[in-house]
Amino acid sequence: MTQEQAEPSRFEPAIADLRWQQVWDDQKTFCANDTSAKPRSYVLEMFPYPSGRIHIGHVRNYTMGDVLARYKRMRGFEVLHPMGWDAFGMPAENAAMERGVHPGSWTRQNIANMKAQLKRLGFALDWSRELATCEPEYYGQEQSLFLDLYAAGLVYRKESAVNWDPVDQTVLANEQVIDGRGWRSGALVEKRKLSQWFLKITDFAEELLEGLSHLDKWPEKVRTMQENWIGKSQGMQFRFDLSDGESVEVYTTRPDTIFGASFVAVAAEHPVAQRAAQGNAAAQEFIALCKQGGTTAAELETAEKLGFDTGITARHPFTGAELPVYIANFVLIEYGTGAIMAVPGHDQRDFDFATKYGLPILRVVAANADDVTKPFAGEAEAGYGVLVNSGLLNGMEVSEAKAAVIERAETEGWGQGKIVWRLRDWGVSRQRYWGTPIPFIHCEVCGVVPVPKKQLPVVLPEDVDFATPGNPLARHPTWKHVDCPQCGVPARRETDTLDTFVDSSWYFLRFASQPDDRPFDPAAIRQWLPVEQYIGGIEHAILHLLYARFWTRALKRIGKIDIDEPFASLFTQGMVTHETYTRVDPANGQPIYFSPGEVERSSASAMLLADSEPVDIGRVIKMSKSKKNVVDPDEIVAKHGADAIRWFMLSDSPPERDLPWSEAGIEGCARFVQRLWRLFANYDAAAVGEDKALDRKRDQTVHAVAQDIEALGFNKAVARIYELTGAIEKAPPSASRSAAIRALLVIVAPMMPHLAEEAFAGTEEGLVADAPWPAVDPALLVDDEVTVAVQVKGKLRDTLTVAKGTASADLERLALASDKVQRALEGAQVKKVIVVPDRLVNFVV
RNA sequence: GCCCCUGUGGUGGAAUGGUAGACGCGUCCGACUCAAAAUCGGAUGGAGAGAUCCGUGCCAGUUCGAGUCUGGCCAGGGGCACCA
Repeated sequence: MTQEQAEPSRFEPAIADLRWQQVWDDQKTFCANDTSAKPRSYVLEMFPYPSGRIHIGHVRNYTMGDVLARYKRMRGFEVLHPMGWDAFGMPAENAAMERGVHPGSWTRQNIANMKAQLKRLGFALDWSRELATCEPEYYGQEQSLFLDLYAAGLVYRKESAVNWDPVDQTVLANEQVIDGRGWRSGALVEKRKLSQWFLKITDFAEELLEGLSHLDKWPEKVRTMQENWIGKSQGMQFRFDLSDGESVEVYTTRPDTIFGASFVAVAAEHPVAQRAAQGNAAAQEFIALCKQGGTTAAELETAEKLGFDTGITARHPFTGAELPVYIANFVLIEYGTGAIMAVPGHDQRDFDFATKYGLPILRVVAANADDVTKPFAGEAEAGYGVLVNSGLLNGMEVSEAKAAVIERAETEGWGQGKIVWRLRDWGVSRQRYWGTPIPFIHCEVCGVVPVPKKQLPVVLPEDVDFATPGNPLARHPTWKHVDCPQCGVPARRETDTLDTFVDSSWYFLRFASQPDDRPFDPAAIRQWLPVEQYIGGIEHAILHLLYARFWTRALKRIGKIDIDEPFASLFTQGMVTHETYTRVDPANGQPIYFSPGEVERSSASAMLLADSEPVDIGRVIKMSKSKKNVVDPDEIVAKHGADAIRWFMLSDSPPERDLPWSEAGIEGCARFVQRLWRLFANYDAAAVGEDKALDRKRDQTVHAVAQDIEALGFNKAVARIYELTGAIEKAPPSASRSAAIRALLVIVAPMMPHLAEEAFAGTEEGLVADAPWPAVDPALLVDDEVTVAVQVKGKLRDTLTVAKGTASADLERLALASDKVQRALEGAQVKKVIVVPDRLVNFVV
């Protein structure tokens, strides 16, 4: 560099970012072409709820998807990478109640703000397909699909118990009930029976479960969680005849242990219990006690097994023994038949109960057939073995005995094999305003009547009042009053709205195709779906991801689409975390939290800017407003530019793990942006000379970064880019060096698109976003020299640098010649030599 | 209670059963500068003057060779849960 040369320029993100974002917009660079002949790739991140601000977690999520989408474009795919808004939900109504703004205007303002934030980050999104679930163009089509599912028998109404807040006059989700009280009103929540709309997800239990085994590009963890949630259990349902002349059906997964049954237990809500309680004050008291019991994990942990002997007995189907029938607090009315046969020897709960009430504990399964009288070691034995003390079952294996009992029960007509699911049908009714109106009309003459499709969408009224509690739709003076579409008499609209999870169960279809007159065009769905890569948070492992799978299968069953699964590959990214800064409040001993902006952090300590006194540095935890450990993406972008924050999101931590945010880290990223800028300025198209080692490094990096991006191993791709950068900086000018700079610029483009465009524009025509991924020479991917480890007894003693492919015998000879090896051998006799060509030589003595 | 994941320097993390700690951050030393910032060069697991020795949560095992595979513990995180 000569003295006359100008100061090296800085990359100015404040200017360059906006310039290139404008160019991409103007040229519609990232608009997906439905008629393209290229192979398709649909990259999708879970769409956000428009809370008002983009969170740093969103930035991480969308950056990952963006790198993949941009990379796929460079690889010659027609990429669909859309964005929209999961825009219905409670927070909008809360804002309406607290601040008097309309949920619609609040939501739309939030969308505008967040869209601007996303644009500022330079995401390669097809904004022409933007959708918001709160707009009639979207939810009207959802109503249409809901009617189709109704026509197919997959939607029904039934009475169901719900959490009812008597003050706010609304149904609450389970998550909104805290210690038995409404989270807003603080009122004691009541169980109320209401007519609710349900979707028949249980019809799909078997295929939703079976389908998991084909989702080999989904995290094991998510598949397991869904499997547990669906909860298939195989067993037998059978009948006990009772001493009062009635009978009771029980369900068991261990019919093999039937000879070990020493009592029968029913739930407090079970008809047998109700019968026993008639005119029996003690029984009534016990039932009331059972209903009081909480259902939190902690309460269940400590809850004692309690029972009430009804005096009724049940006749054992094999032995004819009369077993006592108890009302028991540990039997659930919702599962199975709400009644069980209790086998204390082989079920821990039954064991605890039998111990407390002095009931027989019988052994019917043992490790081997001789252990007939082996005592129990203070707990039930739930494991497998051989049947004993079980009449005709003696000597059978558990599985064999299960089959034998079921066969006998079916032959004799007192029971049958049965599969029971944990999965319940999906209740979708919400007594809320800000959701999709359920398109039905209640007519006194005709009953429940679907809204005719040509009257869709059923649009939410704008003039609603949030001043008083309850559902504004139900209170609205005119909205619900309509004539019955069938008979014409005055009737009433359904005033419940759909659970917002319905909105997110099919949005990925609407992105692929959004005609005005139908939910989607099946031909377009066929082209784009399934989503090739779906990325989002693990918190949706069950609800959203299960519902979306269900809708896809339901829509297939009614002939709307022809795919089974919506998301071919799923990736769940980790959270962004940050340390916390606290001081103990002397008044009450509670911690006071400070935000990163209020604190000056040095390498070992932190102090509060306000008083220059130290603060405690706490654990690195998920960013949350209450802990004040949040950083605002806008501030970061304003200070360091979009590329720096994108780079940070990709660096260091593997994407599935938590990413600790640090001020030093983002500054390092900003420095690297400038370092690349200076390096790109070195590009000299006229340079001559070959640098074989750098050519190798270049192609190896291009190849490895491609593989890393495809595997979403962004942290590894980042590390390789650092390595190549270092190698180029150290290399003297040559044609190879210029070629390497050019390749580096192109492969970094998906991650730092603004910097890359700015540098690319200085040397070439067109956009780097449209440039193809650099080709590699396969011959350059393999090194011609390798370093071979030399070990003695498995311990490293020396290394050899040899030509790749050096013969084993030569390697052995070279290794043996090493001083270090000779010293380590100390003249001992070599018994064996392990030679792995191009890798190592190991002398075993 | 059951199921799953994770455990590697000061720190985030690399490592098809084959040279543990790539790469980043931080720290230290140096260059440039009147000075600072920026930038550049070097060092950086521990012990030792060195040769070397010890090191991937702990204990065993398999193997010529284990961060990686197997068994058993410990710790942290997550999911499910009186599911019969």
